[in-house]
Amino acid sequence: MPELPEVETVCRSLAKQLSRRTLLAVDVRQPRLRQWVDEDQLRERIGGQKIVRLSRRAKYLLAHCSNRSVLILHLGMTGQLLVLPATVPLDKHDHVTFTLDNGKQLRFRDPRRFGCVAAATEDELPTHRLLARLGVEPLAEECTAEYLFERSRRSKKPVKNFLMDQQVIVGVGNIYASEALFLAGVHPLRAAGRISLPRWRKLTVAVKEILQAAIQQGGTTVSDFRDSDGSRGYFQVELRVYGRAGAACMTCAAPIQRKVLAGRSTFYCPTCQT
DNA sequence: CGGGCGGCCTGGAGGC
DNA sequence: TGCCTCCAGGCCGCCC
Repeated sequence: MPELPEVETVCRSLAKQLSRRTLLAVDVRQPRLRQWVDEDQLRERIGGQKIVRLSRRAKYLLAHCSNRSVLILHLGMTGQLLVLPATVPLDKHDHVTFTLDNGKQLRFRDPRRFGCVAAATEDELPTHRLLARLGVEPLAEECTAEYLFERSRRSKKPVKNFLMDQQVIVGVGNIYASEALFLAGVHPLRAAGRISLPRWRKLTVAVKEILQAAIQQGGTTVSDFRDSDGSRGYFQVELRVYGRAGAACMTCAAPIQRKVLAGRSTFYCPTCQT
């Protein structure tokens, strides 16, 4: 559920709360996340370190520390990063806690445990197993229609799955893939390799626009997204097709269709999208 | 090797 | 009310 706009929203609010804070203590209460949380390594690398900067790469949040170590965080499906007074009782899904030097705690809360928490050094980042194979950032200049056109030429997979392939383009998840395809008028089942350059131009613009708009509004609240202060996003009012199976298309009034693609619900208008 | 799919995991919804 | 099943989906690994 947290796609690029949600992660970007969390990143911006965490930047305000964590910049120049020191991580006094690390406590792993449940190491069994998507990948085993190595408590010793976390303590060794980031324990006692000051956070100097936060950044985002794909759906990963990166907290850069003064000793050139980096805390890597991923929200998975249901992950939340909360900054709370240390006196607030722990939730049963608070799996990792970081005690700050201002009486607060950064808490990684994740009921479904699809997220991950790891540590690396700045030098390791480009080749780190979690980050090495990621594709282009959709909002970067290098993400062009020409790039997607070239990358897709031999692909027979549905364009919706292609858009969600993190090795091609990052940050586009199930919700925004459906939304971008609707905006561009492209049918989700169309083979990626059979989309012309002009249509890739439309689609590239649509992807960038939908992500920008969602960031501007603080992320969507479909499912259980929360900002670091616990607030919800407000993007849900803007969703044109996602979750609207059977409802009237906002453009042509035809009923929105739902189809499962690669195990994921996909929503589209059968007449507006070709 | 591209691509599809199951498994991970829990909570909430809906059926009976 | 309570039990059951289904669904949500990012990512990895397995398999064809």
